[in-house]
Amino acid sequence: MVPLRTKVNKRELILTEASKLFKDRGFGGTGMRDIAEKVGMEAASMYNHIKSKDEILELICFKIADAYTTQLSEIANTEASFQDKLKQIIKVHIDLMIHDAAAVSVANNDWKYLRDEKKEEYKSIRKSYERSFAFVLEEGMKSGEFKTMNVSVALFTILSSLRWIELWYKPSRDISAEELEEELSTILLNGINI
Amino acid sequence: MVPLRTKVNKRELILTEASKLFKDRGFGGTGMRDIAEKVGMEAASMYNHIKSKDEILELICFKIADAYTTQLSEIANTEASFQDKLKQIIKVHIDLMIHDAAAVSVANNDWKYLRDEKKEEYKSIRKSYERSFAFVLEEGMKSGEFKTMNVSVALFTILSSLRWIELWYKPSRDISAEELEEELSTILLNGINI
DNA sequence: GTCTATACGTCGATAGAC
DNA sequence: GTCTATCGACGTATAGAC
Repeated sequence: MVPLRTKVNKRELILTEASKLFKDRGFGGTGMRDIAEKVGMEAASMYNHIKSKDEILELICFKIADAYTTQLSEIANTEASFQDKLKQIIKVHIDLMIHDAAAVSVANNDWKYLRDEKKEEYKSIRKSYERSFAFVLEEGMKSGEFKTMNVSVALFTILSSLRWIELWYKPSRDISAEELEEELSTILLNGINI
Repeated sequence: MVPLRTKVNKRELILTEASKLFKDRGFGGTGMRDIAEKVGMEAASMYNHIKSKDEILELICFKIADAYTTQLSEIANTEASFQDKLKQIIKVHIDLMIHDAAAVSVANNDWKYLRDEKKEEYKSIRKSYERSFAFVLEEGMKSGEFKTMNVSVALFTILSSLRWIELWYKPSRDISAEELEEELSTILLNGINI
């Protein structure tokens, strides 16, 4: 007898369906009744599994934020070359986006709907992620692997260029995650010029 | 006596303030009363200048979409090299973003709140813009100026990498539009590797 | 744990005086 | 053209029967 199991699954089902709806219609454009319909229960019943609509958004955003920060710190602590570290970071972004596209999209676009307190926490986690990423770029420049340039410009260009996948990638695309990583690494490391 | 003049100005003031609010809090997170407060009138009074909240969003989104498509078609019709065309497109994106940051941000993020009919129209304009841009990349590859690669990947990587400026740029940043263009062109054309 | 019924606030938008 | 007052719809969330 595993009574808790059912509760966990319903809860995750709510988060999954909410992620998809938030991605398509935005947090403000999605109602509790919309989510409930997808889950297969009445809106009121969902409150047995989650505390509020705000909590749903928080769980989605921080799950993704944690995934990124955990994996980045693992990469940063290896002995690989900076170029390899960058390639691995690119791979993490692509894999997370392909594996959990809806949630990543929500974290990237709807975090501004977080309650003030949680919004500040989210921004702080993101800033810390950016600092760690910037450190890899900075050290890579010092070591001579990367061109010396404005670190912020390089950082945000890379971060931003990785975000389009969330809008574009579908399993039906005739390109694999590996090919995507390969092409993106080439563009960012060597540019599109011959 | 220029009675229409006043009306036009109030209308544009509403659009300006709405752009800023939509950018910060999202379309769904912004109320007519919020906009009215910034404009300096009651919510009801705004309906003398605009038809509805939806119309505000439409005017913002299509103003930006038109600006992009107009300028792209001018660039595409010149005789410059493909590398120069790409540099000019990058410049257009940066200039528009710096000149009209809030509206660009709204067009990029809140277009999904457009009414269905307008949303389809917006998506169609954007798709046509992407096709023209892709054509420049494709011809540049054929001519040997650019590496031969997946055109969609190159296109969206470039488009997406230009979007972070909307989140980051402030007039107080100690980097000029020209430097930004220079650095971004370098990264996208030649990569960050030495 | 799920339902029906509903409380209660906020939303966009309108009516009508001035 | 701006205001006050208010409508009606819809939002999240709760109460209480089963």
